[in-house]
Amino acid sequence: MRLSTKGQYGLRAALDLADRYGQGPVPLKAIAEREEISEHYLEQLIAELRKAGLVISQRGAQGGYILARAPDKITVAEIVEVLEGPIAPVDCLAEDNCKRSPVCAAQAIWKKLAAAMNQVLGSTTLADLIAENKRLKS
Amino acid sequence: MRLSTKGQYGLRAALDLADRYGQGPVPLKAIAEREEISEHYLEQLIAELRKAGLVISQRGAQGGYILARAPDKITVAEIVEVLEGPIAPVDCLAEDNCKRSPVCAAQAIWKKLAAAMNQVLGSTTLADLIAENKRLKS
DNA sequence: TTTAATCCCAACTAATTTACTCGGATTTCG
DNA sequence: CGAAATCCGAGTAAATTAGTTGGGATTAAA
Repeated sequence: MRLSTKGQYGLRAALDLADRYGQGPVPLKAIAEREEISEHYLEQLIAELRKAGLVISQRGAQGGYILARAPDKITVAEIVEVLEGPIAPVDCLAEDNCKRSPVCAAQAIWKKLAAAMNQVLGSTTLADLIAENKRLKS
Repeated sequence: MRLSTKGQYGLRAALDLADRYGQGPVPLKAIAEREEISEHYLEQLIAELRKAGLVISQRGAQGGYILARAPDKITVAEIVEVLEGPIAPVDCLAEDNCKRSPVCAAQAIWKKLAAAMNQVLGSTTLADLIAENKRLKS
């Protein structure tokens, strides 16, 4: 019941960008160093975020990455879903083709769990986390 | 962000036992057939539940498995934790040794998520799910 | 007391996923 | 032009998943 490092690293990278939103493009190398993540690996993850329209890239010298929207307009759920797929504890909810569904007493709890997870992740923005972190450190 | 089949199968087996609580031992073969799960694989899972004290076994002919407590005294969280480990979306919460912890803005959301997941799974018993399923089918 | 039903246990394995690495091509600023 | 960046596809070692295989031990019932 764990997120893979893709989701974890991806969120940290997004938060790194959120922290620097409005200050021009942030090069991958800088993110990788601050977050202590393999640069090449992070490149693949951020590419997925770019393809999903959550970050924008600027190629060439002085280039880097920028969040596609303001940090208060991007939820954690969006980041996680791009990198980990739908936020659902079991496949049979996402797939919706489980033939045991009508007799499966377990299904109800997975639905409840999925709803709770989506509520938490969908109602928290990158800006929320940056603000909370700043508050804690002060 | 998915449970493995261990957690899913394990919960289904536990629910199968819950449905027959008070009717004597239920043989593994019967559970495996009803739930369409490999008998030998399920055997390994239920062995973990037994070692954790959640089910009791009766060996020999006419033997089988019985829930160690009444279905309304066993939560889904207990079953899942035995088979999948602590209910936490990232390791750094369970391990409590992440050196980035003081600067990690991501940590807050994982804590919130873990709390929500534990709340949902910890407040639902096997009896709750059996009852809800019966209600839906009627 | 035999026999059949059951659980118990350990080892093995194929497929998939994870978490990367490697090597280069392309773009853009100064 | 040259350095700083992103872009892209392929390769890979280790771990995990989801089982399978094969036998041994226990017990109720005939």
